[in-house]
Amino acid sequence: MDRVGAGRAEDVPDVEVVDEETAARLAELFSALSDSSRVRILSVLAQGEMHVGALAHAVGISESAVSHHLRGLRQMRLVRARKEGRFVFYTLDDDHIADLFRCGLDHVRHG
Amino acid sequence: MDRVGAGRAEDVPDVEVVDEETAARLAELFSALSDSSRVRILSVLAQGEMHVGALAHAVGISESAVSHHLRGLRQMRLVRARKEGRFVFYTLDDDHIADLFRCGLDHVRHG
DNA sequence: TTTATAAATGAACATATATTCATGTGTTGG
DNA sequence: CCAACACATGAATATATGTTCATTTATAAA
Repeated sequence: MDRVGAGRAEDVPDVEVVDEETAARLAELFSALSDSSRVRILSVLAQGEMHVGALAHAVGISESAVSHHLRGLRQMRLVRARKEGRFVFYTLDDDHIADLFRCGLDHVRHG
Repeated sequence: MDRVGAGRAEDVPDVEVVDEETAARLAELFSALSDSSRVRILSVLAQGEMHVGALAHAVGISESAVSHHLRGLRQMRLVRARKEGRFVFYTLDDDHIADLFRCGLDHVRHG
């Protein structure tokens, strides 16, 4: 956290702000969850691994679109790929992701 | 949740997917947290209420930019405004927001 | 009433992002 | 080997989004 002083007046208190880099990484993380197709992809993967074609069918978008999304999710280490024959199965990279997902879901449903 | 059957083969299992509307609202919620300026604004507000000018100074962007961001955050009911004289103080709308924030922060720091 | 300050708003621009389409790569089965 | 399939990738396009600048409204002070 950065300590940001005002240097102006007492009505502007010093406050802890997450530093730019952390903020950027947090924003990136949330950004990965900021698309309804990706939300749906992750909601499916929260139940277990699934290959790309099946994901496309479950979510209702093209395999190409799914593949593009998975690329981003892979780079953010939110999902992991496992190759089996000509299929590629995807899983949530760790349970923490599902937690974050559920946390948001709670807020949307109640709250 | 919608139940999506394959109608194609046994390698495409039926799976629960969050419905489009819920997915869209979840995506919107995460979208509100998908910008580093907004992340920093919320990280400040997690410590208590603050007026727009002070937020601008703490986060390091213009008051106009802050105001635009707050507009969005208000509409999503993530923050609440309280007018006092010519100042407008903002607060996180409920503690749930801070939880979600912390949840992401954990994932960024460890994970 | 004037002047200055705090914030909100709208327009404009620049950048980011999601989807589609075409194509490429690797794998399986005939 | 060849054809079909599963997936990845790149280019292109359409749309969304963040910031800046100019303007407007509201409040306080002089």
